[in-house]
Amino acid sequence: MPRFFLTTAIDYANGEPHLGHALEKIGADAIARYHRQLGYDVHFLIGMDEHGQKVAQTAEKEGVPPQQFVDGIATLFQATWAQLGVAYDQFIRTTSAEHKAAVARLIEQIFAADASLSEDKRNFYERSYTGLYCVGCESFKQPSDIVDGKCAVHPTRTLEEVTEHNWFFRLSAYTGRLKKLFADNPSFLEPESRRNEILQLLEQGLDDISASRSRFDWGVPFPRPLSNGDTQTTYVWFDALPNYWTARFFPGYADKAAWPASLHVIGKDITRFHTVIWPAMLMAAGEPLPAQVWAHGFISLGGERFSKSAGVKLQLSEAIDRYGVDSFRYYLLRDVPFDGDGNFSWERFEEVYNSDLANTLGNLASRSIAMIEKYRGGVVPAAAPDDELFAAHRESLAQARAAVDGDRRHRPHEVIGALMEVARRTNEYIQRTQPWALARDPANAAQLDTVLVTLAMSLASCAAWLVPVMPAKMQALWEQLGGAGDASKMRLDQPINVSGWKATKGAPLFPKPEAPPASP
RNA sequence: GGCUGGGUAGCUCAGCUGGUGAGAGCGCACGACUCAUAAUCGUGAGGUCGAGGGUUCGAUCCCCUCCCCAGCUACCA
Repeated sequence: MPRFFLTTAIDYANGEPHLGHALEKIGADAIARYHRQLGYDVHFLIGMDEHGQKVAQTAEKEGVPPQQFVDGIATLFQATWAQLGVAYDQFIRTTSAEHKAAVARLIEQIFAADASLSEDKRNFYERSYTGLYCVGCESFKQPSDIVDGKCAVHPTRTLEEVTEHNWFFRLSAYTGRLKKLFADNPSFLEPESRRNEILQLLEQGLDDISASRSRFDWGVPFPRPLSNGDTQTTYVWFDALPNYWTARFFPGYADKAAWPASLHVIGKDITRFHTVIWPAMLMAAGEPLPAQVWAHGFISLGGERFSKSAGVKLQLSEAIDRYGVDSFRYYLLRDVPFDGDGNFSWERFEEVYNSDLANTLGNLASRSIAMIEKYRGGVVPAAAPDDELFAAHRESLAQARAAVDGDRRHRPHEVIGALMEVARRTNEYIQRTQPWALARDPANAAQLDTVLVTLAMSLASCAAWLVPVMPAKMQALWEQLGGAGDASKMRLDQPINVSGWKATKGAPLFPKPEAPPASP
């Protein structure tokens, strides 16, 4: 069984989970579920990035020790993932003892490789960095952040020239190897638009990056002291990024999280870290690279860019309560292309819910099962389905398959699009064959059998193919059709035989609300 | 400023290396049907394919200029 080890970015433990976090995790969750149903041995890793100066500061503001603070945030995130049906296999936290030990191990591995290199080639070296430091921000400022010689955020303060002595990582030495990586393996970074940006960056050449910091201590102690004897704190690159690699050092995960990963799902804002710094680190350590990095887009809210400064205007719980978790998952996955950006609005949510879920799919299930009950006592006839319709269905399902692990892979929105085609085509088929008319004359029994089995099979396909998107709702559909066991256990690359199933019409899958909820 | 990708029906978008009448879904209007969650099915509306030039027998798709939008332009993560 082929392995599929996918990861998401670990979320920074500096605030509550919001819509942006949800989009990434739900998308990755769907990708994981689709691969499980195509026979992959899936390991799905997510987690939290819990170190760093900001976390320490926020904890201090709240008046609690940093560990206690991040424990609370982690609980909050995990509760959210449970609520959203994000079925991860492993949840990693960078404050775990196992992670911290493994980070030190990775760094030592690079030092070990350095031992055989001449001094000017070594990956890690000490260097003094001089920059303009804003006391107000407690951080160094880049030229782009400086207005009239002052920090843009604290224009009344004077920037201080501060020198810091750190461990540095010789990222610049990897420019050529990274260019070769992108040239030899174009699918290493997708979608293509993101790859272009990184290629441009590589053309400019890379600067070395700092690997340790002296100004905060909430993190992993850098395993080797500086020549002056000081021990510094491992900087974010070498603490957060390695989580994908350190996951296998947790008890019970040695095989499941075996390196390398198949896919890193990340947001487009951190593409550079995952496709330049991270591969270079792995090269330095002599480790294999992940097979692929996928940089998804962002979701805006009411046309505005989602950001902390604008405030979390949408409570995830509110979005879930309106139409249920499954509908929320469907809306996000269907309306935000995973290779681009999207926008959240209640108007749009309602449109999609009514049109796709209630009218097209929900009503198709409702009318089909009602007819199977009415005309055949609920038993799906043992007949062959309509050839022509299924030839068309097979084309749609081939497109869906391609959007999972073919040339359109990692695009759940295209899987959904293909399945809605199946549902629409089936509604059209009902209109064309008019089973209610066939039922009036017993001479048409065979023809009616064909129609009814065709409907049941079409719906079974919808259930099996959409259960990764809507786990509970599609299981309910599966059960109404009379399917045994879990729809999520069905292989997507194998036909479903529905003959003899006992269908029972239950409550509407996607009821329309009495009155449309008011829009903000 | 530089680089990249875009600007196609009210909305969201398809349109491969240029060629019969420019498409889909949603929304809208009208019609049909009754199995169904007043759902479904059919038909239609006729959009200067961002603006202006150019190449060509012929361009939404090629070239030039301009306008507008988004992203990237590295140590907050």
